[in-house]
Amino acid sequence: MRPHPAGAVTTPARMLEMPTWLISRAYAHAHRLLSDGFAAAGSRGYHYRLLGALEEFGPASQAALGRGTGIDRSDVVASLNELAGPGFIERVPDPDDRRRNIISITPAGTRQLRKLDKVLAGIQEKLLAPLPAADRTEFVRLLTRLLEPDN
Amino acid sequence: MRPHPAGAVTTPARMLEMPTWLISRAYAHAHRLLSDGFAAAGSRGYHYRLLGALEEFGPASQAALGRGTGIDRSDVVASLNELAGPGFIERVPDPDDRRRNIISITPAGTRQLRKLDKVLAGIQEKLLAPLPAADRTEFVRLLTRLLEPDN
DNA sequence: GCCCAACGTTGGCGCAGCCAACGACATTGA
DNA sequence: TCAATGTCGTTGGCTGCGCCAACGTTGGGC
Repeated sequence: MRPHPAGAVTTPARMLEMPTWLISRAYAHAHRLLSDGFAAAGSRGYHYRLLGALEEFGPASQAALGRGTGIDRSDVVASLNELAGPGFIERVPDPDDRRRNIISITPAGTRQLRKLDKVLAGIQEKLLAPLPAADRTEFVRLLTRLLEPDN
Repeated sequence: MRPHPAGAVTTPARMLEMPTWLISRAYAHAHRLLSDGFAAAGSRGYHYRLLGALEEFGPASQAALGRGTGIDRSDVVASLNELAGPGFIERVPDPDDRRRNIISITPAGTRQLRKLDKVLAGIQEKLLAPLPAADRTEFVRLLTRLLEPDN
């Protein structure tokens, strides 16, 4: 193979130390692990967030779920539809407020959540593998601090 | 306003300390800053990556650019089209290999790149604001290390 | 009773990442 | 030499995640 026109092209040096770049690479890496793992379990990120919120806080309206998980109302609708298909959640109209649905997690949903929890735990491990144990806590601390202002 | 069905819903606790979650939040935060800043300058992430690679490595084929920047060949095509519109890059067929185009950055492209560089510098500042100076280097170090295995 | 706000839902957009397929061309190996 | 293999640019399509606008329905404040 002949050399490329002007030699090899690699990641531009101007980016290699930029936090935004590093974060976006780290995200890409994590997201790949995540979506592979979730896909293998037949779910995706939104599903996990919603099931997690439902288990932790009990039945809630779609709007409350959206606010709590940071998922847009319209995306909550779609995701809950997907979760309702396999019977992971139940949608019941709120008799006290006919605008609302009350969403609850089903036993099957809880089982799915457990499954996803396991997948996720494995992924944290894989992701942090390059960091010695001491650095991992520090890493989490720094990230948490970075995000503190916007809660 | 009446209370929600089962009290307030917030981010599920199971996520709050998961690296994958923190990284995805950090990315969301950074991405918002980035795409706002880039949009104000009439560009987006792919444009910056491509212009940066072109300036650093000189003229290159589209395939080489794609490999170097991690952008898919098909997306390189579209992005270069967008960059060619305002005249930020030039596309010339390679006389030595008629499969290839040779892409070069134009003076206007270099000016645009400078503009984006400035935007970006400001964003790093904004992003790292919550971290004391000492922590910033550590943060970059940890992220770099985390990504080392996959280069 | 009016007006405004919240609710669920539909439909649409953007960015980033990826994959499959195509015709054109180049390189390799029998 | 010529067929196979592989690369290049390009088209078109898909997913995840994050948004926004609009609509009809319903509830609460005045």
